[in-house]
Amino acid sequence: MNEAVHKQRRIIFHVDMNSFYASVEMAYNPNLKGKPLAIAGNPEERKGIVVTSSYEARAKGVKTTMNVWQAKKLCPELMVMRPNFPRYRAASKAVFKIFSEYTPLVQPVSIDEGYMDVTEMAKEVHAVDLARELQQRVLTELDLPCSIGIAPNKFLAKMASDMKKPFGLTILRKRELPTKLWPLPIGDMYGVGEKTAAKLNATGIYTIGDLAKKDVYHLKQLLGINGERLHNRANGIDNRPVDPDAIYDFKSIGNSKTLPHDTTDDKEIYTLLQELASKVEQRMKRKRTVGRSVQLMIRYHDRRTITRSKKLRYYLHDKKDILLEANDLLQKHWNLEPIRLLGITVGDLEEQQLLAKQLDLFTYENEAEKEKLYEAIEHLSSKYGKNPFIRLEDDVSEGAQQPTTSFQKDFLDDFKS
DNA sequence: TCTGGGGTCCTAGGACCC
DNA sequence: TCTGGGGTCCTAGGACCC
Repeated sequence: MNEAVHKQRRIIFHVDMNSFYASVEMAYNPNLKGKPLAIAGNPEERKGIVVTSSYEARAKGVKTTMNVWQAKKLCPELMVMRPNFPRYRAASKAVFKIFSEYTPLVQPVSIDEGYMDVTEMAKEVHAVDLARELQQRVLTELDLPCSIGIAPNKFLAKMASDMKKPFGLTILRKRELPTKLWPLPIGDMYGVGEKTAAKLNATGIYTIGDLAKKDVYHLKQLLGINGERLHNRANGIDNRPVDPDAIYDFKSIGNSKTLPHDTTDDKEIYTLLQELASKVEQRMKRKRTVGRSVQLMIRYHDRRTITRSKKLRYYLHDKKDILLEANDLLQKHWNLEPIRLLGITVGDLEEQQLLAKQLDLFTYENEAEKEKLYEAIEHLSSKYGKNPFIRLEDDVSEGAQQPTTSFQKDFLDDFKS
């Protein structure tokens, strides 16, 4: 009667690279192995916080988000390196390439972790043997350690991979929940942060088991829809599929930067804004995407943070436009107090590919014509309340040479005239 | 002389429409 | 002559994760 009843049990892996950035540095320079190492930003620029540290450093109490000077106090022999993101991205790519040799059902969730659905494969090979093989290959081929959690769903696999580190392999079966999962403090549960933990503690919930046994009604009252979700997860229920395409569905692209010192200087602020707009443009170009909303984030000297956004009538990707809209938000909303950080995020993204097809209809020969085109777009946007760059479902057919909708015909006529 | 930077999802109120 | 109930969009902010 119920599809879920007949659905076969899944076997999900969660792979977690152990202290990834530090491990990558050690793979590049084996002299670093066995030493307390921290990857951190530049303290001169007020970004001196630990992003990752090696297990040797952790043993001395060094933790992520700790200040470099705090970390050094705990561990004077600590070696500190700046992050090298291109290096980490390359290593990450290599890791996921190995996984994808086994199944296409690989979902990277961040640079250093991902899920695999190995249900099909596990009919031929024992899942544990497979996990060991993956672990061993990543170690011998890339010199990187990882932990793997094996479970019937994503949540349990994630919790399992956390249970043994580094180089751990943990199986978490449904029937083992009472002994392996439920005794853990509620704050250790994925999806429960500081605030939620405090709320739950206040109602007498201290362990994941306490949460699992609490009635859903009260949890919903306390945490909204999240209460129900957490209750399900604590009871081992999580139907989210492993989605290899999830990584391609960007919702937003943003860049932010903390200034070397708080400032009220217009010039300095505008320079940073330009820098951010340019970075956002670059990243949007690489992803071949355009966006329809712009958000400005201002963090003041006392760390109070505001975000202000606007939905646009047109799609943008150009540095010029991003800067224009962000600056507009800044002028409207900055209260003139000293600024610590600025951020620009472009949201409501669409693939440029589909939009480009229509842009091809409206080619221009020179800058003057381009200006005219943009004017026409602006004009028509207000006239029709929608944007010519918008994806028109009936126009994605191959080789559409002519405008196919009345809207596009109008647009073209207006432009020519 | 604390607390970076990249994201996602959810909530809540007001506007507006039917 | 006073006002239901549902839905969507927009904006701002909060919580969480790596």
